[in-house]
Amino acid sequence: MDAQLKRGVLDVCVLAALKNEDSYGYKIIKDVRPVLSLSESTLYTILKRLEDAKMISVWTKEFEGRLRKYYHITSKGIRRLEEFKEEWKELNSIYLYIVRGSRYE
Amino acid sequence: MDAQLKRGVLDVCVLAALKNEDSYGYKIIKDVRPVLSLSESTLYTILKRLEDAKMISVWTKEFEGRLRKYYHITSKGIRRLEEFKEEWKELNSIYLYIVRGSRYE
DNA sequence: CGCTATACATCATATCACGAGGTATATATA
DNA sequence: TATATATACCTCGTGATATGATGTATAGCG
Repeated sequence: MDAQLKRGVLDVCVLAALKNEDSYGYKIIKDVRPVLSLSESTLYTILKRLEDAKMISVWTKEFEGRLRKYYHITSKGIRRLEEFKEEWKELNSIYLYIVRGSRYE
Repeated sequence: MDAQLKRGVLDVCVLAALKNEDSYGYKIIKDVRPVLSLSESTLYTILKRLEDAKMISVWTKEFEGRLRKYYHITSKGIRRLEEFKEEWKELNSIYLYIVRGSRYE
């Protein structure tokens, strides 16, 4: 898939992966990958960005001797998902413009 | 509209604007703007990029004393538009993932 | 002991949208 | 006449960002 096209949906995909339950980096990657490929470095960059934007919050838990960082979607994150649905409508009209050509076909 | 989401469609929108007839910078902006806002600097950057990628070709014509650069979509550009239609299908399944949440809702 | 999976993180690089700024001409307006 | 606006092109610096490469550390398996 085109790299540029991915940019707009990557963040939202990660938020979507947290919609139903808290999760951690390694698991998020596995969940999202069947839908959209992403590398580890990308995922952790996104998680950092979403945390800075307060769309997710973090809590740490020890699991089998290792620390695991669990991510939780905040109300702001939920709002972002709602926003995306609106943007999708816009995207659809752009798509129509693209397939139809600039004017009458 | 989200800046990242735009990235994937901007190039394709410009190609779409050239689908039916050759056009020039100033006119392309006016044609595309009702669908998707873009600045002049962005447009000329895109035109340069598409030209480098041989998706469009350029010819110059004098018009009312001034030079105008007309852009023509190449077969490679047409192919890019077709490709985009395929990518759109992928995008749709990503959208479904996002609105449904990671698993059963 | 070596390998793989799990789990996290950082850095350098390349790509890119955009605002700010620049050049120049034609036409409308004050 | 002066000035503003529309047309038409272009460049540069900046900030955002996806990704590969790389590093650290533990658990479990053969």
